[in-house]
Amino acid sequence: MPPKHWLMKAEPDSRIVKGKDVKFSVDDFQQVKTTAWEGVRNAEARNLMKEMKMGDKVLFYHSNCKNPGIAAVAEVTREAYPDYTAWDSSHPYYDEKTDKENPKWYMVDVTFQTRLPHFIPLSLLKRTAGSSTDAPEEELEYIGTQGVQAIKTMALVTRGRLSVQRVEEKTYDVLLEMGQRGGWDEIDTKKSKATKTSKKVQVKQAEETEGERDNEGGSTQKKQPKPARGKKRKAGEDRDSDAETSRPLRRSTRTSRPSHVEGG
DNA sequence: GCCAACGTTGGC
DNA sequence: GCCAACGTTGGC
Repeated sequence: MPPKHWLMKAEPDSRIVKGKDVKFSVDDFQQVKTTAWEGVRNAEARNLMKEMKMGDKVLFYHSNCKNPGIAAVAEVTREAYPDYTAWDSSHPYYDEKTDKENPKWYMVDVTFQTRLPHFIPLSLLKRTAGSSTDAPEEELEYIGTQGVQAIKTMALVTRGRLSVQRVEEKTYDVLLEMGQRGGWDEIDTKKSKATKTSKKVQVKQAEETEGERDNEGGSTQKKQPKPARGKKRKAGEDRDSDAETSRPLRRSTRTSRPSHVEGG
């Protein structure tokens, strides 16, 4: 079966939970390469992780930050297994109601693949999804009406709080193309539109600066990995039993879920 | 199993 | 920092 597609959220900005920073930005991810997506404490998000298979594609999203959006592409490299952080009382995502004999929370390992040359801001997706027609804005002409329709169905815009979401293949393809081609002026996704210079110039400018701005999500630092809430994150220190994967501290839970909930 | 109170997510 | 949306808890 063909790979499925997903979107997973991490927090690129520092946030201390139980004394540990749960930050995990795209820079952190790129550095550690593979991370266990721990800390998801929402049943629906967990159930989705249990459906993930090796090789499935993952869009890495920056949440709870100044410029939320899609920053990179990753791949599932280990299928669901118990999230040990749930029973580690010192961990930010400890869940006293769980135990090893009967794991409640699961995680997958995800491996960084590539950054999107053009960070895709949530503001752009929302603006596109909010359009009353299916005609893309000029800068996004290349996605066509189908592209607009695909974006309109995204869980990211229809139900913001889910930290792990399924992404339709068509939507995934559209997002990858956007990440590849860009064409929008970042500035105008957040503020009013900048004067537009010829489109070519704009594109060019975007390309020139985008490298730096893409990180805006907040990842300016590059050292420790921590995930955002709800996302994943973790820190590699805690354990090395698994040695092959370094883990940042990821996850948080916010997006994922409160610490002990399960819903879903 | 309903639902009100409460807590969290996460954009702005 | 605010607060809307929405998920969870827990009484009944």
